[in-house]
Amino acid sequence: MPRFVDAAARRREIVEAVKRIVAADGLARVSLREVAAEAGLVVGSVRHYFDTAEELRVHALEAVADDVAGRVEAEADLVAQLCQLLPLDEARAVDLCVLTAFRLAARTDAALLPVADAAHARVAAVVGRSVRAALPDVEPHELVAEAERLLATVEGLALHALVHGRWLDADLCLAVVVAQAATLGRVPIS
Amino acid sequence: MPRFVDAAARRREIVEAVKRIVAADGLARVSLREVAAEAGLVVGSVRHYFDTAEELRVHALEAVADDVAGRVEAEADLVAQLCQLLPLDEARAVDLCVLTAFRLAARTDAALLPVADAAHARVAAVVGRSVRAALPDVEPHELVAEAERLLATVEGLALHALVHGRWLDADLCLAVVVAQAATLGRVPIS
DNA sequence: AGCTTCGAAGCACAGATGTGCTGCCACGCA
DNA sequence: TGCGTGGCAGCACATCTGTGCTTCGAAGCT
Repeated sequence: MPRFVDAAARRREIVEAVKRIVAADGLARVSLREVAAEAGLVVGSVRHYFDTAEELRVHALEAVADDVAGRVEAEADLVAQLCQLLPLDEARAVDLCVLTAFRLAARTDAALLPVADAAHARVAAVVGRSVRAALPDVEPHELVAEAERLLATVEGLALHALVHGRWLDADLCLAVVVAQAATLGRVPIS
Repeated sequence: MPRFVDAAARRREIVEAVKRIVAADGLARVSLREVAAEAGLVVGSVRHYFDTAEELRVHALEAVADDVAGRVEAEADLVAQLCQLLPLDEARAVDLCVLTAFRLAARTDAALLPVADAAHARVAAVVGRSVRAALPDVEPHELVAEAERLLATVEGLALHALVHGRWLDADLCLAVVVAQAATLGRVPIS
């Protein structure tokens, strides 16, 4: 091997550039040229690590999804897990905003969909385990509904905070999540 | 006036073409040429009604947002209002999917943002009134949190149903919304 | 009939994008 | 010392996009 270069680190740098672009200007601006410029490289160099533009997008989604899912899995408390899905600080805001953009794109992009589904499954599994621990005797059907009720609330909150951020500060986010978690098992599922 | 043409109807047809494209292939495919082809017209004709591409996008968002907000405002019952924000049938699925795509795009598109904000405000006002009716004596701060708790849940549900549709059928959506509505006022807001 | 006016259609051009391909250059082994 | 291989840079081309501008056609009023 000739010159020694940490390829994995380079790929991470490029993914970081993608994240900055999505956070600032949206997925539409993620082109090879924009990404290369943001990463301080040229198109040819980016393509040396990601053969096609689609490969770059898929890898970027995998990277953020893994970051977010990892943070959720690292928490033991249910509320703490859910808080990892809220844009309560700058890092989470960027990751969640990128993840949300990619997830919506996955609806119409066959290459992105399995990655988005897998990430969602990881998070849902963690939340499902916490709900099971909180409600040991609940039926499976009700467990799914209760987990979905929590997850949907948190992701709806995140969406609101990202799009209409001025009307939804971190305190309100937290209050809503705590209140929502307190309703666990308080209501029968039809 | 020479030839008689219903300009408003033509604009509606073009917006319908935009909706079909967004629902099928995402916002990225909404270009003048694609929209014209989908509407059975040519670029020049579409531009006769919408001078620029941005104007077309803004008007399409206005139209969908107005449809959805109108449907919510037409319902008297809180649960019925919330159900208008779920993709429980094909028409609502298309509208909500288009609306969600535009709302996320509004985060980084200054022309779209005020329209998205206004639509959100209309829906939030309706839900807020219903929450006020259900909890007449609650404090304003708690009312906002409770309304947001409901709205976030419903929009999170809608997002899940749109992206990961196979894991979330209409019955589960409905069950979650009913259960969520039943938690209104059952928990103190910190 | 003739003219005006609007709806529709179609160029043409500049800019951006993905991708195939070639050139360059430094390093480390022979 | 020579040289080949991996990392990097860039060109070239076809495609797609938005938009300015022109052209055509048909209807209705005078």
